[in-house]
Amino acid sequence: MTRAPGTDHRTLPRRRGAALNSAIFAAVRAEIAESGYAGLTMERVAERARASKASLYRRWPGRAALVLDAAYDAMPDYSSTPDTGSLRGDVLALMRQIVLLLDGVVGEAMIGLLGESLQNPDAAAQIREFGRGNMVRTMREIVGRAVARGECDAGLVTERRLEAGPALLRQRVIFSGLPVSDDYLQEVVDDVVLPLFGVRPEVQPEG
Amino acid sequence: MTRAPGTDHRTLPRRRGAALNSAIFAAVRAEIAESGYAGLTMERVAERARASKASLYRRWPGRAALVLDAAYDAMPDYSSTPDTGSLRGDVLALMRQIVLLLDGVVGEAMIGLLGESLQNPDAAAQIREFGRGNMVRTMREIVGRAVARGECDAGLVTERRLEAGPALLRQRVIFSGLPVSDDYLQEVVDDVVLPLFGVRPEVQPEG
DNA sequence: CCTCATAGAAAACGTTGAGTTCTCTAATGC
DNA sequence: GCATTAGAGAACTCAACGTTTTCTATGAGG
Repeated sequence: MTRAPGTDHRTLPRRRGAALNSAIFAAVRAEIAESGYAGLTMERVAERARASKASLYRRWPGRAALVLDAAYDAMPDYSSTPDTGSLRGDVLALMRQIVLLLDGVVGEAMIGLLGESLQNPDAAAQIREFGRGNMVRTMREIVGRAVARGECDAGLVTERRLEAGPALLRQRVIFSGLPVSDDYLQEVVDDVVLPLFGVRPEVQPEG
Repeated sequence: MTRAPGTDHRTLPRRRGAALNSAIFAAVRAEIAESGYAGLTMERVAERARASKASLYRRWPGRAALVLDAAYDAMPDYSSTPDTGSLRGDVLALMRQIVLLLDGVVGEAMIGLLGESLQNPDAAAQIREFGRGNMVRTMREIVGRAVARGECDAGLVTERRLEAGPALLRQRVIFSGLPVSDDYLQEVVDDVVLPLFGVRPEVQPEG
């Protein structure tokens, strides 16, 4: 805030390139954690990162692109799908991973960006790639394993069925805004996902 | 724009109450049709409606509330569920109704508002009510009729199953941003909705 | 080690739109 | 007819965007 008197800012050490990038990303995430996506401004990011707005705009055309990169930067690799040995266990594990991700700063950023893309069709294309497909792709692997195990019939696997679970989860997050309970996930799996793939929801000792 | 010289604006006729409201709503919809939700500003709405910003702010606290009311004002009553005699026909009819709605100005407004609610959790609650539940409520009626006809078993009707079709449709609209094809709707119905309610998708001559 | 092009920090600026406040007056209720 | 309410238009403040300018640290080439 108040700088020591006599210090000329232009004589301070300066970061460049990757180091500066990281500092900016960290500032973005801190701002989101503190004020949410709506409260994030370029000016405050710059101030927090002790960077100049000019530096921000040299790198990114606007807020959405900046947040997008900052989110990618902090994105864990959730394409790792634990093989629990049953379709039920696998789907639950995947959904829990995603709920966990959405419950943090990255999730807040993703949801804010989705909002952005809904209001501004221009910026939409790039944003929508983010986080799409991933979940369905993983579902495809998981169900593929179930087919290989003989747990379900290959003829039942269609694009819409693979999307059903993810769609219910996303809808819950988007429309309720509340954290998703584990009960909800189990209902989705037992009432929808397993029936769609012809798997009887045999009672299991928690996946 | 340029008014006839000599006309004093304060001597023009004035609208009040409902008449003014309608004019404002019409202006909101015209602006959305012209510039989309993102391009809508209070100033242009006021100008277009030949109203003052003060009048807008006396009625609504902000842009979101205004658009919300304008959308409600133009909202058709899609709770009327045509009874086509089959679950497949009923669900398809409902989905087609909704796709049609979303493809117009009201849809644009709804999507923009959803975007708003994702960025600004404060304004979210009221906005999220809008358009939620309606579709699931109608699904409940439709499936109820199918149960009454003996077309499907009452034991299969759960909340998550009722939500599955709507969730897939919403996800499509939200994440692709493109108009939803009728083929997609049929896939949703035949691959997901009917199987979930234990109805065999007997080939039908178009619902 | 010196020189120079690059890129960064800070600050100032122009612009836009939000939301408020003011004045004057038409509409409306009594 | 008279008083009250509410609207039109304009001026205003404020916040944030995005740009431009000035000065200088950084890092590369010679």
